[in-house]
Amino acid sequence: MTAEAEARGRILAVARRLFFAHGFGRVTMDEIASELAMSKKTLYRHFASKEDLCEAVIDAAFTAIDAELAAALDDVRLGFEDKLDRFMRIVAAGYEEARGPLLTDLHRDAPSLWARVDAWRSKVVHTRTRALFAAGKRAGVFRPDVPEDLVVRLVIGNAQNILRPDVLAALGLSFPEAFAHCKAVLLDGVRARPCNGGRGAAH
Amino acid sequence: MTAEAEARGRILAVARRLFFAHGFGRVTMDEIASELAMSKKTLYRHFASKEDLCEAVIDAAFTAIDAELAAALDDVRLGFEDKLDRFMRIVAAGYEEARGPLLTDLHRDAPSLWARVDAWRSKVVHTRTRALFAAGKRAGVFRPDVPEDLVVRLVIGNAQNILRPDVLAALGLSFPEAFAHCKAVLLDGVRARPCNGGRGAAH
DNA sequence: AACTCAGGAAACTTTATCGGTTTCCTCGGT
DNA sequence: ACCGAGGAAACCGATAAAGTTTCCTGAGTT
Repeated sequence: MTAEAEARGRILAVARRLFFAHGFGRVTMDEIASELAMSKKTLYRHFASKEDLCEAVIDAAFTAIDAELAAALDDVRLGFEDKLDRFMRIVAAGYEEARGPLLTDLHRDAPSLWARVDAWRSKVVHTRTRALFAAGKRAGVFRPDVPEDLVVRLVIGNAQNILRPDVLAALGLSFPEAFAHCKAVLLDGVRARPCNGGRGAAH
Repeated sequence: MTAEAEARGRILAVARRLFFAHGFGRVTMDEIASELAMSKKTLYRHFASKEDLCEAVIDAAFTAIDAELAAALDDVRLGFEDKLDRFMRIVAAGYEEARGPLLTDLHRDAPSLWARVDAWRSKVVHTRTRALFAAGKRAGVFRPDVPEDLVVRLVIGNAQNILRPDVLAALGLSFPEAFAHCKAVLLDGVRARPCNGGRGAAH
């Protein structure tokens, strides 16, 4: 790896963290440069503009998510429930990419970048998760009366909204505990089962 | 009602819509005054500052939501499922209050207002929804192994993320259809039931 | 008619912000 | 010594917006 590629990689990592946490307009190039202990001049030698930097961040992030989801989907050793498990984990880990301040900001400040994220989301996260549920339906594992697209949004929304450090802290749950609960409710709902022995234990 | 109270009410209504849709920092007093066909001078005669206006908006909004949730919770003619139904509808209608650009903005630009919203959310939405689930658990209607606080977040998150005009349009579903699906998944999950005739119909 | 007050439109004041550019300087390599 | 990379920070230009004030009009009252 060349020095330039290494520097570029560091820039992307810092920019990714800041943009996804705080949005596009709220993160200054001064701030990014400062955190990298780098002058703005150098930063601009790697990326021609703030938008160029953000675009590179978006592309890198979603390319990685796509690879992870594809690997899970194609893993023949996994059943549907395990695949769902993997999907939720991937989405929870990448939650900041699919929601949050960056999208809100881009919608206003850089519409073309917003469109880019939206396209990636649609192409990667929704499409692969939908494929999982469609296959599960055909295999008779998932109920046939609920549209896949809606379930996709439930999966993604629940993973994002709950499997986050701040929410886990508020709930007083560990990640594995919360994860198990989310999955249980997603698979079997909140209705009590009078004949279901597997759920008798008091929480 | 006096002319002042009437004007004040109009201001609150417009400010509420704009703040909740676009956030605090992105909505200017010029914009609010313009939409009201009012001069900024007059606007400032009713509210001393932008923050004062936003604070009044927040308080009015959550007071209304609280009243609605309390009415649903205390309605002895409703069973748990109907109460859940009502809660989801109230939350979906008020989704912009509980999430969205306003919160993100306030966290940064007006921390004391952010804390105010957070306190209201905790006090009103979470507390009443949690009471519903706790009662449902005691009555044996809801499963005992999932913490109420987590379910509360699932209910609220699902209502907010899906029961919105843009998402409904993308899904090609009407509000009643999407609502029914969300409720079905929340109550009974996505797992197929081999012996459940009530779900045999293809979507 | 003259005066007063309310209130709209818009100019004004003040302050702050930030993307992108340039200057000054130091250090390492040749 | 010279050159180039790069950090710190000043600079430039443009923009934005909260809050204040001016100019003007219309309605009501005396």
